[in-house]
Amino acid sequence: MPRAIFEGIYRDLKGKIQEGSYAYQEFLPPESTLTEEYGCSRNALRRALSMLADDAYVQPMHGRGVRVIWQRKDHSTQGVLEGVESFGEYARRNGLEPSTSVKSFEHVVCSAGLAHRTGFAEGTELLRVVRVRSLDGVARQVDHDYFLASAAPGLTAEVAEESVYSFLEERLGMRILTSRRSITVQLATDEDCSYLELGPYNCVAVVESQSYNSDGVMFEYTQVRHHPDAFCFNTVSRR
Amino acid sequence: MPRAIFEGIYRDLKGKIQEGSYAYQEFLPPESTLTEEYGCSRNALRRALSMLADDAYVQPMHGRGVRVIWQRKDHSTQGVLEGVESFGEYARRNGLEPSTSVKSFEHVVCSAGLAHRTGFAEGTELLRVVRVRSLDGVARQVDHDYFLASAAPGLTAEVAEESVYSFLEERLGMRILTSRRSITVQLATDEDCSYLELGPYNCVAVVESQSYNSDGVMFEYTQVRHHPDAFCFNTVSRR
DNA sequence: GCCGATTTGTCCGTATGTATC
DNA sequence: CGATACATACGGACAAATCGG
Repeated sequence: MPRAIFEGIYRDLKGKIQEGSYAYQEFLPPESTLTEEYGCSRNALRRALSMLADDAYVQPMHGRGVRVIWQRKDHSTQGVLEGVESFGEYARRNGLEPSTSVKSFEHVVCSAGLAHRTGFAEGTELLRVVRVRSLDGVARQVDHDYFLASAAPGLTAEVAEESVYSFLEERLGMRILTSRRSITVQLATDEDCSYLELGPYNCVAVVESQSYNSDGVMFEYTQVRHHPDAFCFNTVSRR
Repeated sequence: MPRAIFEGIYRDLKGKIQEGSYAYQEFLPPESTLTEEYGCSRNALRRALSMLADDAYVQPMHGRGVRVIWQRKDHSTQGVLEGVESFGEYARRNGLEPSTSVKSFEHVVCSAGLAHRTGFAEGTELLRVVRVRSLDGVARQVDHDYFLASAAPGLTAEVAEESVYSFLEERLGMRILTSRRSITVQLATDEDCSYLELGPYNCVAVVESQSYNSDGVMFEYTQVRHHPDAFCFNTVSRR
């Protein structure tokens, strides 16, 4: 486990905040003290603090100190999307049993309209996959995935039934590093209604995302249509 | 304008990418070249690059180079929420005429239920404001704001009719630095329907946010209920 | 109001590690 | 293997904001 120093400090401080060693609204010890405690350089420590600030765990104040702004029960942490996370990882984190049903699996060539929607270049060979994903047997979302065919050799419907991400990462050694997302609300289509038990809702939450692998190549465009009851997206903004 | 070196480089590079000096999928010059061009240290340059990576403008690749992954017409930039942005800033950026109608303005004391929902401490004095916000005369969203009364002295219904943020920032010298958000989809309430012309939709996009000022004090909890047609939230994830 | 101590913010130069070519 | 390029880490310096006497 080759872990960077700043990452170790980051995790340690994060844990201490979560367990209450540093309480909500309290100030962390000054940088000078922490660098001594961790026996590291100021740069390494400051990088860890900066990551905690990105997570909205702390807020540094010029000339004053670093205040903890994380609080437990920050709304329940269940049923929440975070960062770049696959469906399976999400299920595991919430203690639910995931299952997937592949509804469609085909090769397509990227049309002009599709190019505009997805960001793939026109004429590119793509793999189109439609899947319904359930947790504990209840259908929660419909995935419409487009994979760059050249980047996913050996991807089959059987694989898609399991986890595409673990296939890409473990089999092909690909890493997903960056993902651009947009969230909208749309009227449910007949297809949505046939797959999801929408109950009183006539809308779904739609997350479109473009994902880039470690080569800086966009290899996936996904539109995920979520059941409103099974959708909560958390994020932090700073300026 | 006291601007940090890394920020100047960040803006310069960002502009060059947007105007096409560095094209999509192209590699930036290596760090060594860029530090020479900008006459700065490697640290300053790397910080700028790191910010561009956070914006999904570039993707650094170990041992290879830094590739541009931003592309123009990354879906239209209209009608899009970004970062910590007020309604007025958003309207101006999209060339629309904002207007606001205050529906309610009252002092309340934070109850146990409200404390759990908002994250304010029970018993805190709050200012509750309900506003309907329109663009070019069309109602787009209903805001339910709770402000920490002690942090917003002099806030009146008349001020709320204009911009609360510019009041807080310009009058009180407060800065909003960090904001935690969650996005969900909920059934429209009778109130939603009475304010927004929802048409075929029976749902709204709900953005809840907790905002912290420069003192690290949570001074605002907001629940904004958006018309589905007027809602698009963009974000970037990395891991 | 001033001054000095404390604390965070920015910046630099350098060294070493590691992945890619 | 060597050259290139990004990643991590250290130590030192000065600036800027805050606070207390």
